[in-house]
Amino acid sequence: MASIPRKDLHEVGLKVTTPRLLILHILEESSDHLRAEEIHQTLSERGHDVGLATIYRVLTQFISAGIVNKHHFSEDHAVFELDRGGHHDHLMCVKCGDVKEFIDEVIEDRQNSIAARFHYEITDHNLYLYGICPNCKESP
Amino acid sequence: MASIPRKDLHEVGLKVTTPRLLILHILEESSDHLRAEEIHQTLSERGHDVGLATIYRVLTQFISAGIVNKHHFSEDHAVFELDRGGHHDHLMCVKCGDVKEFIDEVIEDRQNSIAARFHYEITDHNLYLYGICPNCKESP
DNA sequence: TTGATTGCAAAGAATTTGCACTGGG
DNA sequence: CCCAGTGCAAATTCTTTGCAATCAA
Repeated sequence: MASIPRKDLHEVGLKVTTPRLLILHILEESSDHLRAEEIHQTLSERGHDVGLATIYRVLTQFISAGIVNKHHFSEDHAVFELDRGGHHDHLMCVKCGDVKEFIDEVIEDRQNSIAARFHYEITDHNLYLYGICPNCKESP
Repeated sequence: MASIPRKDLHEVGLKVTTPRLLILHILEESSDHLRAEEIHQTLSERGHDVGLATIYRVLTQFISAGIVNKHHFSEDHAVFELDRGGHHDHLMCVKCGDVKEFIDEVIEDRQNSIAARFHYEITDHNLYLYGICPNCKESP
């Protein structure tokens, strides 16, 4: 489980620019799933005025390059996370927004056999579990 | 596998109005997952001009009443289906949009044990499998 | 140099909301 | 009769695009 060395921008075929480095850095230092707007705001607070449109464009490029993943936990906005190598699914608290990541081989296997049963070739999948975390159970 | 008797609007505490009956009827006769816009268009074609806003409002009420479910297969729009009783997950073709429904007890169980491991109380979950259906594999 | 990249503002698309009118019970 | 329900158009929210200016290689 060594931490995956950060692929740098050259490697993935992207010209190294300030906005790209800044956005990549924010993703690297955060363990959270960030919204485009949050990245924009964090950069602003640090005095880096990167246009929101650029953030969306760069994130899209990062996804194409395979270094970032996009999720839709909530239905009204997407969140982004650095792809640190391991696939995982998500369990999140509907009250406080806390997110846990997990991977379950049994589930992965079943998914494949279901796809096989329908003669589908799986390209991707999303498993989102929504619930109430232990903290929120106590303080409603 | 008897078809679940349609809950009528009275039962769920909604006043019986023409738009509601029309929308419910479209959902009942379709085995597909429909977009608000599709329902709107189908009604128009049949000479029933129900406002799109009304369709959204009514669908939201149906969801609250528990007779309709909403999904986000694609990231840019929601789809709706009548709740015919049985929970199920979805497998869909990224090329032609075909959707298969399935239920897997093993996966359901694993989900619960994962939630338990994190001391979460599950409220909901979504499992979407994306792939290429047998038809689309042949004709690319 | 020079095409790729940005910023800004305007455009889009799905969904929601404000408000006067209408219809079900 | 009377308020919930509806239609329409305007408003919202997230995201994308057009275009001139700017920057990395």
